[in-house]
Amino acid sequence: MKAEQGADQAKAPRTERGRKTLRKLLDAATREFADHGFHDASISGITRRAGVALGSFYTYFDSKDAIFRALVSDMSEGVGRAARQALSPSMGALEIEHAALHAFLSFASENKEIYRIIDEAEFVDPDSYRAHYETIGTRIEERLKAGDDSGEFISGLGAPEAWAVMGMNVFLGLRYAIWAREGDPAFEEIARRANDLLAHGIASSGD
Amino acid sequence: MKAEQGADQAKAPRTERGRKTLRKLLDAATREFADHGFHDASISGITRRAGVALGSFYTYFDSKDAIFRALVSDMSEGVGRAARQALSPSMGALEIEHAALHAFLSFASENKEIYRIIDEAEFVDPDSYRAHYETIGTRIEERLKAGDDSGEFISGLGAPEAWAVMGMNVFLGLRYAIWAREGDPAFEEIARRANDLLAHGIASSGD
DNA sequence: CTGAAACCTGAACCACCTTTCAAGTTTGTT
DNA sequence: AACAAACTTGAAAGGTGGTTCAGGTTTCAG
Repeated sequence: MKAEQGADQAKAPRTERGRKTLRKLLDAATREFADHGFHDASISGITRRAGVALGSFYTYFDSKDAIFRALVSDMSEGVGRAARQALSPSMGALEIEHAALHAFLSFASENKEIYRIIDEAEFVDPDSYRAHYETIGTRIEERLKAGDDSGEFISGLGAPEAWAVMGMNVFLGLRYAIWAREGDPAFEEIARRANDLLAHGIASSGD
Repeated sequence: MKAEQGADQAKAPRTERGRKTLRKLLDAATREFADHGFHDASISGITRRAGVALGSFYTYFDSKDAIFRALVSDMSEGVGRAARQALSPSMGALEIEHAALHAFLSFASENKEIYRIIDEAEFVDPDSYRAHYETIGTRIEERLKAGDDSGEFISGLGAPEAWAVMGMNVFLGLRYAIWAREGDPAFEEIARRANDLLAHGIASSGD
């Protein structure tokens, strides 16, 4: 449903030419929103980048909000898809968390504009923003429960632990993927250290 | 420096009347930005709430951006102050992390508008936003190092662990303070569970 | 008391941007 | 080939809201 709203929108193209124009608009909007943010982005900026007339925009979208929502839906799904591909059922529960974070760091690093847009959804389209994190949180919670069932994790894990893990991942992504600096540890090391923290905590053993 | 920029701004008042008007504008702006977000907030909305004429705004601030920046500086400091007050040097290293998270949850819960404004700084005033989290991250890193020195934490902790802890805290705040729901666990329980995770991790002991 | 600086006022200016629309062009079907 | 539907075009309508400004009022030091 979200996917269809996102891609098909209210005004689906019916010819090949129309599909191409729609795609050009979506690509151009991604760049325009990434460069200027929602409010400083302009529809004329989008159509200029797309190489189409201003009026054509309204053939495919009802408003600036509508195309932004369409982008957020698309991207939120893209993140989920990337995560799923990095995981395999044969992995151990801890290994899955390691792979998920590593995949997230790589994805964020290569799609920085996606993160700016999803973050701005907090203000432009709060429902989508919340849905995005609720969905990811639920998925992590399911993984924690599975690790509990298999005996790899302690029991009693739930939503608070899932949100803690999600927060860890998001902030490591913000700092080491989006705000990456010279001399930062490699993603491999970041993921390993976060995984160690998740597995054994930081209290010294003789505690 | 930040404090003076934030409070004194470019155009400091020189009379008692002026100081009162400035304060009315800052308070009104907090409410206006919290209710509408930066872009849908209007200067006339701010002056209407403050009960002063539109033109008076420009006696104290050069632009809409300027008053927003002033607010972000003020609030970022407010968060730091609240955190500092909750901590005492006599606490153990783990206990400090517990108290910090608990204080953060309470503060966020009682100052939701502050969090909306600081989050929106990511787009309106990226430098302040980044400075806000870099500062907090550094403070957490110092606490982790202190726990290492005292033998309460394992050694080798650094910035990645600090950002992981910060992310945990921020997302638990988002979910359980800002987006609080009927039936959620109390802050006390959230803080305890996060502290357990931080201390011992989630791998089952026979791992 | 007095004058200069500080402060206040709100109408008007102005730049910008979303959205509409009527007229023209292309596409695909019969 | 012929026609209707789909699509494109860009000028202009219509709003909005940040910012300016000239003139009036209040404050306070001397």
